Amino acid sequence: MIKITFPDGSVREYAKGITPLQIAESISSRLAQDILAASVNDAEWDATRPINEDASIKLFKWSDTEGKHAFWHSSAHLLAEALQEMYPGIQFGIGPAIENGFYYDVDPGTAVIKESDLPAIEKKMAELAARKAELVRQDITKEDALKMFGDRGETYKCELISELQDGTITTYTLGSFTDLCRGPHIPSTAPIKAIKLLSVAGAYWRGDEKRKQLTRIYGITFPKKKELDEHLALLEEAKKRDHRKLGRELELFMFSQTVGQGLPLWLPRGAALRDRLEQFLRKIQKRYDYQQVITPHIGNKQLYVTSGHYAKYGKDSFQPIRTPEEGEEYLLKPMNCPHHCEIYKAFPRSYKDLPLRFAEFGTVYRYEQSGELHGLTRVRSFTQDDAHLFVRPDQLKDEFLKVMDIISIIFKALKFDNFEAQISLRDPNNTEKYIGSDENWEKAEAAIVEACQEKGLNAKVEYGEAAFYGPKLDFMVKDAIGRRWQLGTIQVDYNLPERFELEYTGSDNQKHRPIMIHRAPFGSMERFVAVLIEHTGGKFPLWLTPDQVVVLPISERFNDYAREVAAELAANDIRAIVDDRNEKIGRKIRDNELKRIPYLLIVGEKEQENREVSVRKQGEGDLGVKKITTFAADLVQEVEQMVNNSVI
RNA sequence: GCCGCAAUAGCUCAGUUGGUAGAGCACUGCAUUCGUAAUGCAAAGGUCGCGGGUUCGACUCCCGCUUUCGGCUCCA
Repeated sequence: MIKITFPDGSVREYAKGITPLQIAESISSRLAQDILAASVNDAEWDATRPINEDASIKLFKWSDTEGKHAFWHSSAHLLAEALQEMYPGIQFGIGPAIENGFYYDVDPGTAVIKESDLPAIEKKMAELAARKAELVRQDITKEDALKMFGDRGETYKCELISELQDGTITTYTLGSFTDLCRGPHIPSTAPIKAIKLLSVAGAYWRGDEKRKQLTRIYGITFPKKKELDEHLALLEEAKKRDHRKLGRELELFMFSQTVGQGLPLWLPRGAALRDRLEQFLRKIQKRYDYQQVITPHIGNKQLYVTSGHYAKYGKDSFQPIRTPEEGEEYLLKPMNCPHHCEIYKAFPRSYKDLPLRFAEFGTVYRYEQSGELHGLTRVRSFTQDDAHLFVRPDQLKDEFLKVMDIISIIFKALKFDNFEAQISLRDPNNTEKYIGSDENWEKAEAAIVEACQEKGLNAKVEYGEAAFYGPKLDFMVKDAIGRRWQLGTIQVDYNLPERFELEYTGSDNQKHRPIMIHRAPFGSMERFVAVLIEHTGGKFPLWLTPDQVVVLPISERFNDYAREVAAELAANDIRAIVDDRNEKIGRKIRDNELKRIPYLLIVGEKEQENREVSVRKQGEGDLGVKKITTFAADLVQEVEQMVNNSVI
């Protein structure tokens, strides 16, 4: 007998060799039906795999992440089985479960799998799933595995096997398809009832662009058709919040083929919104003793040779601008830091001057790969809400904490609650690719980790993700369909102060090297606005939105009064427009609701007589009548409250 | 940059084995002067992304390019 401990701490005895599924049956047959996978002593475990020693177990259902994971992983095998039947000779790479669904990377040889082929593959999968075949686990020696996959000509699998430790290799067989796999899997394909293959894409083998590009097929499956339908409906809803679509509809920004790829043009409404975001940050930065600077959009090539960026990125950037002068070359600036370093250098600096904080909304130009461009989130010209802080080593942590405060103020003000924080540190096994002394790196990394702890920030630590010049803390926010984008960033830099030979005179009257912190709470104005659009669905906070109020005259007879109202609101710094089209009031309401204007003021005979407006709030309907002056005062107060609550 | 999809009026999209294009909305004009999510009528609007080829004839088939979209790689 063996002792099985359950998550609630209770212990029961079972015969040796019992499976999690049998344990579930011993509790209730209903539970047994729902079990997809398990963990045994925190190791992932098939529901049908025997347990031979005392263990603590967890049982996973569809409602558990681990359950979904096994379900989708098995679905990937089902996809592979279908592909194997439909495309003889197809080779398989890897096929894992992902956050929402699964994919399989395959090499179909000379065949091409297109999006239009997906329905047929789905059909085949459904057919195979209906056989309710079991997924059978088997231990296999390295030698046998190499022979088995080698005989089938599976070069990708053989490459994977050759890197595995003998004795740890397992395969799973589903119908006619046997795959190298660690598991765990669901007991059989029986619960896979709803299947949708979403897209095909290219993906380099092992993520290496120098190796062959395989065909990646993305899909998702569910135990119930209803859940699939709901998932697809959710994706449809998300598409409506796509910033590229809303950017056009709300007249915020555009692109022009003639201007060039990835070069956004901000329309009046978008520019106004962006400007308000900038003013908002300027105000905060002023409180934190930042000083605004302004630097040109180009810089002498030598500047970037000094910074080291030319050597690293020169070839893949916009190429130098030549002048009539022989040998003279300028680069569009890909970042603002070198310019700010020169400002630092312009005067002798004392330890009493530090920290120095130079801020600039600096537009930079980077030649991003064409395939990587994406709406406003990945562009070739963008404006960083940049600042460079020059600090003494003893000020590093404190200054880091202050930057975190600024980011926190902004995220709170714009209700970005679901951000993820990531600390990027050196790859401990490959320290030579980083610049700077071990001692400095260790200090800086420790400072970031401690700062996060002090702030109670739950940050994920990623090794090997640091920039070559220093560790960093990034804030990531998801877009409408779950893609992660880096917004705020704080980076410690020992490299540039070194390269630019920045100095300050210490209290000991000796020269010392300052540490530099790069930081951008928004990240870039472009990306931030993009994510903001997707988060709000275009319903921006009242203080930020382009048009706060639209006045809707009932008929043309009241156009003059409507304009008077708008003028009075404008006198109170309220952004109001008039919809004086010759349309019925119902039509005007509909159109302006769709434009997401927060307040609609309807004016007709009654309102004109009493100097009133009939107030309607976006999405909430009629709020009744108010005096113009009252409405204006209320709105001004609403905006002030928003700003005061967030900027303290 | 790579793999795959795509590109038709300002926008969203039809266009059925190749016979030189159509709708709704928007825009414009006229009528209407209206009370809380779409008033009616009319007119106008397209080098079917660009370039080449096949063909008597190409929006449609083929090739190249540009751009977009889904991914991959990259992201100072």
